[in-house]
Amino acid sequence: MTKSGSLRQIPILSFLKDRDIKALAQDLTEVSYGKGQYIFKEGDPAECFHVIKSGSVKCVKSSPGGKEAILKVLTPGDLFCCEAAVFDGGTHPGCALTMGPVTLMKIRKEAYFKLLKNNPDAALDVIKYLGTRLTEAQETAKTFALERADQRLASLLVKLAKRVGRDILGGLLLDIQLSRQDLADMAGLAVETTIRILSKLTRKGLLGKRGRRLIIRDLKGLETLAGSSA
Amino acid sequence: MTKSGSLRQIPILSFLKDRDIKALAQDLTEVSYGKGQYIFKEGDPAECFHVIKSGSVKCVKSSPGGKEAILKVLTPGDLFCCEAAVFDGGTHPGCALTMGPVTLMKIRKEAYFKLLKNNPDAALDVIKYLGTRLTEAQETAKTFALERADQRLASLLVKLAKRVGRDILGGLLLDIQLSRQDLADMAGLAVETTIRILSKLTRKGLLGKRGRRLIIRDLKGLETLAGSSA
DNA sequence: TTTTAAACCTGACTTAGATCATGTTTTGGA
DNA sequence: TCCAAAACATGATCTAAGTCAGGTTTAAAA
Repeated sequence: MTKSGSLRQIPILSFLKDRDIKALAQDLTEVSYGKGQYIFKEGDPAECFHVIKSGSVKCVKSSPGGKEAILKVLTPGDLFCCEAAVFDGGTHPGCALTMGPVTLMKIRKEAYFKLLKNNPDAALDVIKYLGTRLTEAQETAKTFALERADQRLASLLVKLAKRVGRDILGGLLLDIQLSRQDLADMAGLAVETTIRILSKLTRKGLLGKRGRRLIIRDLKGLETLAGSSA
Repeated sequence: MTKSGSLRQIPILSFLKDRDIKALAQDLTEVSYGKGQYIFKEGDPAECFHVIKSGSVKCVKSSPGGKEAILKVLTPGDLFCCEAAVFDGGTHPGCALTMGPVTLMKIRKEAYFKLLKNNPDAALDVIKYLGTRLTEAQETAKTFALERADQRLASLLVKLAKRVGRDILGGLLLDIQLSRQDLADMAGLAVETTIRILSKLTRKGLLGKRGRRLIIRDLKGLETLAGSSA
C-alpha cells in the first residue's frame, strides 16, 4: 500500500483533500518496533500523531502498586496519541507499548495542525472522534464502578467482537493476539479470575477457541450477561 | 450579570469575538429546575448545549441493577452535553439531573456549530477541552480498576478540592452540597463504606466539616493516600 | 414547636474476587 | 527435538468491601 493510500483509511484523515493527504505523506516517518517495546511513556512530551500500519499497541496506565490497566488496544488503521497531550502541548498521560512486532507512521503535530486550520470541516471530525472516545471512556468507568467481574468481562468481549470480530464457521473469531493477562488488565481483574470466568463461559457454550484466539459462539448470550447495555 | 457577560466566562466560548457572543446571547433560552429533576435522560436526542448559571448538576449512568454512577458534577460556568451526542446528532449516553435548584442557559446546537465554522481557532479550543475531559475519564477508569476504596475516595476529594475548594481558616472548604450517597456514587463505593472511610480520615485529622460541607485539613496527606498520581 | 422524613453513622455478617501455591500446557529458541 | 520460559489452569485461603439491620442526628415542613 502506498503512503497516501494507507492514510486514506484513517477515519480522522479521511475527510482531507487528495492534495493535503499527499502533502502529509511527505511529512511522515515510518518506524518499526519489536514485541513489548515502549512507543512512549507516561510523562514524555507529546510530539507526534501515530498511525498503526501493522501489529497492535496497548495504551496502559500503571498504579503506584505496580499493577497495570489497559485503557485501549489499538489495531492497524487506528490513529493514537490524539488526546489532550498533543493538542495542548502537554505530556502523555499514559504509556503506549507494542503487543508484538509493530510498524507505525509518525506525523509531526505541526504538520497536522496546519491541515486542520486549512480544513474547517476536518476539525469537526476530530471533535466527533474525541466525543466518541470520551463516551467510550465514561462507559468503561461506569462498568468498572458498577458491574460484576463476569459482566465486565462479557462486555469487554462484546466490545472486542465489534472491533476485531471476524465471522467464521460456528462463531465470531476475535482476530487479535491477547493473553489472559491482557484481558484481565482490560477488564480490571486478576488473571486467575479472568481465566476462571472464561472457563465457565466456555463450559456454558458461549465461548470457544482456535489456537490462542477466542471464538465467540453466542454473542447474544454475552450481551445479555453484560447487561444488554453495551 | 448580562447574558453575554456570563457567556464570556465559559471556557469553550471565551475565544469568541464580541460580535459572536452577542449573536449567541440572542439565541439562548434560560430555564430553571427544582431539586432532583432530570434535564435529560439517557437515550434522549441531544439538541442543545447547556451552560450552568447557578446550582449544580450531576451526570449519571445507571446499571441494570439500579445502582448509579456519577460521572461528573458540574457547577456554574460549566458547559455540558458537549460530547459525541451533540456533535454527531446522536442521543445522550447518560442522564443529567439537578442536585438542587438550578438555572441554566440552553443554546441550540445549530447556532453553536455556525459559530465554530466561522471561528477556525474555536474548534481547536473545543478539541483541547474534549481532550482534557477524555484524559480525566481515563484517569477515573484507571482509578476504579486499580485503586483501593480509600485511595479512590482520597483522589476524588483531591479532585474536588481543585475544582470547588475555597481557602478558609484551617483548611480548604469544599464549597458544594454533596451527600454521602453522592460521594459514594462518584467513587464507585457503597454509602456505608464511604462513611466509614470519611470517619477514619476525620479521626486521622485529614478532614473536618462545616455544616454539611467537608473541609480538607491536610491536602498533602490526601494526595499521598491517593497515590500521589492525581 | 412538633412531627416526619431524609441523611448520617456503626456494628455484625457475608461474599466476590484477590492472593497464594502448585501443577500443566504451549511455544519459541538453541 | 529438546529445553526453558512463558502462558494457562485450578484449588485453597484470605480479605476488602458490600449488604443488612439497627440506631442517631439533622433539617425541613406542618
